[in-house]
Amino acid sequence: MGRELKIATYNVNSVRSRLPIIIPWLETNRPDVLCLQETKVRNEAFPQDAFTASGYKVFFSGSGGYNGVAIASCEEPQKVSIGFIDDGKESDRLLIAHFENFTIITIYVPQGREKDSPHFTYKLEWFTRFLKMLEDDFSPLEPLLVCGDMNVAPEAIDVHDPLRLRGHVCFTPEVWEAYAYWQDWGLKDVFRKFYPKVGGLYSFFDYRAINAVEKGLGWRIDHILATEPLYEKATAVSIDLEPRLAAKPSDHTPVIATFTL
DNA sequence: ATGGTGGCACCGCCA
Repeated sequence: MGRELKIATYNVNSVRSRLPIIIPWLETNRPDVLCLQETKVRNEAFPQDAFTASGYKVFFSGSGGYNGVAIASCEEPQKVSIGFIDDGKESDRLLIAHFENFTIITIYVPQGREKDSPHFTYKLEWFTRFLKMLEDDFSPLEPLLVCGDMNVAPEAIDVHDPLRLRGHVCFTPEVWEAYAYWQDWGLKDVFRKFYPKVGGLYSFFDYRAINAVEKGLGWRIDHILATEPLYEKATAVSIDLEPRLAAKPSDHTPVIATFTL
């Protein structure tokens, strides 16, 4: 048996507001790497000290207000890249950390807002651009993880009401198709290795709905994807509802995967 | 119920 690697992804909806939840969670769960999305803070104001005090290095890219991503890790990465490698754009939605035995990319895919809006077109283009980056800069044969809020529920069992929600920007054929190209390239959903054909397990519950968790009004849109060399080494996956049930919730909650390297 | 509310940066936008 090699060493265990624990990876988590969590859309926090403001890293500063969520610190009282994030830091105790980090200290209890001690993932090797935690990917954060929607940090909603510009780099100069990122609460770095809270992470270093817990024994984590933290790297972040955000311009404040919206979006923003971060990677906290026990080990120092060999290299960190911000944004799409080709032009550095979208720097508040994409962050790459290279470690000795693997590379991890955290992403916050555009939500899309409405099907007939430019935001939805932009979302589809984002999927294509990410695929191009995978093709240009990575190999499905290398150990790669892609973690984050992908704003896509891939299957009917990933939403609480597939009939009503069909056509939503996170649950619609155009997005499924764009996402399928990532799978075709070689990214596999670690969650489905352990829960094939299992529904009712979600990573997002709109906090505007009362008692959404208790009523099961969720979506599974936060994913940990792995190329084959890491997918085959995955040993467990879970969704931790505790942060979502805390008094001041984000609407997302952490997804955790473990690997034996 | 096709709404709601929280977060940030301003007096609306985004989810």
